[in-house]
Amino acid sequence: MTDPAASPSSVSASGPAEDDSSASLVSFVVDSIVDGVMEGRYVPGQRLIAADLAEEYGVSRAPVREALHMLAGEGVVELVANRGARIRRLSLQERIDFLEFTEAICVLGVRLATARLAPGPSRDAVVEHYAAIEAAWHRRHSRDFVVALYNYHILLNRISGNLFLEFFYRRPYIRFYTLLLADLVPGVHWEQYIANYRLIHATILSGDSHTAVIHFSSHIRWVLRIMRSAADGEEGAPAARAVRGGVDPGAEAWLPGR
Amino acid sequence: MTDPAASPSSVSASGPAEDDSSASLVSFVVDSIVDGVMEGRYVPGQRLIAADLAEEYGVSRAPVREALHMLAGEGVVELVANRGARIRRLSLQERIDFLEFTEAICVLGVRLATARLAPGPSRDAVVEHYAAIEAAWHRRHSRDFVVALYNYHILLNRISGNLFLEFFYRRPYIRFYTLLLADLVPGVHWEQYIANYRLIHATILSGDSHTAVIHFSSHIRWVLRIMRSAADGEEGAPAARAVRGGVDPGAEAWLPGR
DNA sequence: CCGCGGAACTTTGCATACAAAATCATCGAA
DNA sequence: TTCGATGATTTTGTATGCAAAGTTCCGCGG
Repeated sequence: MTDPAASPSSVSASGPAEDDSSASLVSFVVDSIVDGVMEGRYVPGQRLIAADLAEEYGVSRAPVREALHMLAGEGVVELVANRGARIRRLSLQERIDFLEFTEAICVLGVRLATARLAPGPSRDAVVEHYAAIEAAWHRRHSRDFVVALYNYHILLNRISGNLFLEFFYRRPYIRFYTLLLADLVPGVHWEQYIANYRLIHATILSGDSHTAVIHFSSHIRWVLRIMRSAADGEEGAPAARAVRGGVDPGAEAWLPGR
Repeated sequence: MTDPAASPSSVSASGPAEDDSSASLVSFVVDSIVDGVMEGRYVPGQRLIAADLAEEYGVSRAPVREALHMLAGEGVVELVANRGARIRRLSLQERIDFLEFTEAICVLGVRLATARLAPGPSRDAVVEHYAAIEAAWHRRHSRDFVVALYNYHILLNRISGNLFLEFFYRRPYIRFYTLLLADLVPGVHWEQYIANYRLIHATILSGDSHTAVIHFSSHIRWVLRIMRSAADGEEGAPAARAVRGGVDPGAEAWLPGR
């Protein structure tokens, strides 16, 4: 509550390890990989070879392996015995289910935050973060828009006062999966999308937590309907644009590298 | 959906690595530590020394360190640079917030599962798992009762059909934190507790998802009220029985080992 | 043309070694 | 006694080595 929020930008692709030598190499590698995933340098399904990462980051394989295990525990990376690590890949259904899941989480955040929101720095931060969403809306096909939405909800979750809610929503795999959702919404009507959020935001500011929850819920369910119908259309096909990078050729199998 | 559920017991404290030599040592160590945590052999705040674990499990430090990092990514273990690993400790407030958080999750599971529940093996499994809760109720101060409740909800989450919900609810740290909740409920009226669950279960079987959610929600909020008033009573004191093991002396600080 | 060995190469998993950092124990001064 | 410094010991963090498992590639028979 003392620190309402960092400014509404979150990208932090820092350099090597030159400046901050206090943190361990493991966390440096973890951060680098997470950044790489968030920036799209690593795409779902991509194989991560310990020796290559070690060379790239100028460390030995030991901290790289530890970082990969940490990310595997996080759910960002998939680890198979004797076959190493890959960026975790979510099926179309899993992504839709993830949205349904986060609806439940964010509803809690919206409800608690709305009820607690008093005039003051927190409220200013909400306004500011919402402005960032509107600003990013013109670049709504870049990940800036998703990031702005994410930051808005992170702020609400923080304001909610539920420690676990914020802890959970900050985790790298949540950011990662949230980003993946962006690949699923080619069919949405964007004017409607931002109009929904405008309404949600206004209701949050009004302090009516019950109505805010209703608006937020119906927004998410609207998106879910669109996604589900799109998914039915594609059936088992690989998830739309997710194939772009040349990896992620669908299917559950652990296909050979490269 | 093909595999309704394993039988309603979940303890699996397996032996060394004698029999199954295909899985990696890392996963063996991870499983061993998780089992140890679930059995109470490792208590929150306890320091985990890599060399000791290595010797105990008959492996070198490398896989132990990787396992610790994986568990840190999971959220079961806390890792501090140059100071190693400890079993994660949740403050009283964090535990209460965790229950509020899981309410949101389980409400989703209850809603979806109830709506989908048709006569057949799934329904039989629900009945069976509920019977396990009733059976464990007589040992309601042991962890068997918590385990039975957990298994019941895991089953609902599986039946829900939401892939992410089940994935999430299976994670070790969820099991661990759920277990920690047991330390918080000395004030509950147990007759009421089981009566609530009896009602919830009956409503789930009836197929009325709306009412099932309402019953489940009010049950959790009832528990939350009790916990919050107990927490207000204790104020900043260490969490009731959690001190038992001689570790967890409250406070946020990273106190020296042993 | 396609599938099928099998050798050469790559990559993983684990063990060990060693320096840096933290912890602990001892001792002396306030 | 309590506090703080100081050296011994423990523990961590990282690098490196090597065997086993996996992957790739190439040539052969169908």
